[in-house]
Amino acid sequence: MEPARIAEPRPYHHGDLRRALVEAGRRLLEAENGSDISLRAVAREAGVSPAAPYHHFKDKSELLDALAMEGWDQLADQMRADLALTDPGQDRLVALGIAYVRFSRENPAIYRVMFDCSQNHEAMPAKLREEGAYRLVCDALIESGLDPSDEMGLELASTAVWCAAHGVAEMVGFREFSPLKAHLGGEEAFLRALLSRLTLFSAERESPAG
Amino acid sequence: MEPARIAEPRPYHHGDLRRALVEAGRRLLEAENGSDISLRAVAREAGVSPAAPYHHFKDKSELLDALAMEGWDQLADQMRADLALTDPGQDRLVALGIAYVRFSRENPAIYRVMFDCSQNHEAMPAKLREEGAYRLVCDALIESGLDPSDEMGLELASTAVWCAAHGVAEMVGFREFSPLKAHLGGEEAFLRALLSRLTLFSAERESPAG
DNA sequence: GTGCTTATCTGATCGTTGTCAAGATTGGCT
DNA sequence: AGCCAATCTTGACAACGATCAGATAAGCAC
Repeated sequence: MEPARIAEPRPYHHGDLRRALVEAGRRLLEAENGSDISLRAVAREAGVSPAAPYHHFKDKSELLDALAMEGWDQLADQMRADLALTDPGQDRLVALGIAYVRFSRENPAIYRVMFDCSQNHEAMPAKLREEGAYRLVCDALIESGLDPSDEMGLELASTAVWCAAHGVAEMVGFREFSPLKAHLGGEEAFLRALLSRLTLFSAERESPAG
Repeated sequence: MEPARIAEPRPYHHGDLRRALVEAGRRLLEAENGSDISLRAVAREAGVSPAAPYHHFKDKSELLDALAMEGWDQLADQMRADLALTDPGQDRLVALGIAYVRFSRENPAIYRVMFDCSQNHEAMPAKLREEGAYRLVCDALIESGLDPSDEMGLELASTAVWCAAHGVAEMVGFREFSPLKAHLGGEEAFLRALLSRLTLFSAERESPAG
């Protein structure tokens, strides 16, 4: 009920409103559960008039795009960090999947923004493809034995892995699987069982449909 | 710009407005691409005032629930039909997956409503579980060699399959995979390759994490 | 410093949405 | 016939995304 958070009376010109809006958006996304963030609420949170964001973003969806980009960065960071903690013997692909799903569970709202955003733009952001989570998956696939020169094989495998991770993220994020989880020994084991079942790739497997 | 579709001037009391609203909603979902159907638009399409739906549905989301239920029925029907056309030698699990993904591509808006709806209600609708698509998947898993008495194994496997199908549905529904599709010989082969990679279940496989 | 240009922010406004309360209309029961 | 409860309409409210004219300030020429 308080009028947002305008502690110090800003000067008329906000130093870097674009940045402030993105941060306000992130704050709201973390607070809300529904991910249906309102542009006006973001402006309010940043202590600025409802029309101000339109000088930094063409659209509401452009603000969401910016938030999504931050999300992809954060996801890649977390995946890298989790990968660094993985024992050499363990399946690195599964570790990546777990990190992915965990991110989606801990940041459900921003995850949905990320995915919805990538639905609007038909192509995957180049950055994501070259140095983001996608690249990590490809590397792990090569490490697990896939032929690095077989572009199509890699593309198919990475797509499959990504589909699996996204499917698990969306299905597990909300559904009740209590008995199954208990039987497997908890959340982590549940995810591990799911993901290892879904990422059984053998390099010598033929890919074209038969 | 025409005032909806009120061909014959309805009597004040609409015979079965609830049914009419659901059908209007379906019509709009098929026409729109975004699935962000508006309750007012549904009422308009049904030729009725914006507040009329509130006598049949508590909420907008309750109308969407009804639409989702219809969607689940339609999906199960299509999966059954596709299964009937599958050769005995072919992988029935993959056939089900293809039917699932195809449904999501041909009815993207209603598919999203179905999934969003099931996100709100934590539990899977009992009907879906007992006689719907979920049951078909379980049957196919048993047919492919899973132990029918191993409830947890079945639950895990069916969950994995569902995750895979949903992941493929959402990833493939919009993204550009042209070179990969061309290399594999078209859309159907692409889906088949993806799904058969993701549904490699062997009955003798241990399920707990290790 | 003064004056001009340009980027930024405000305020008001439009059309739309979900939702509700109050009143009109009607089918069914007595 | 007369009433009741269900149904539909009207009118309203707050909140939303978006746009526009105008206020404000920063940067730069001189």
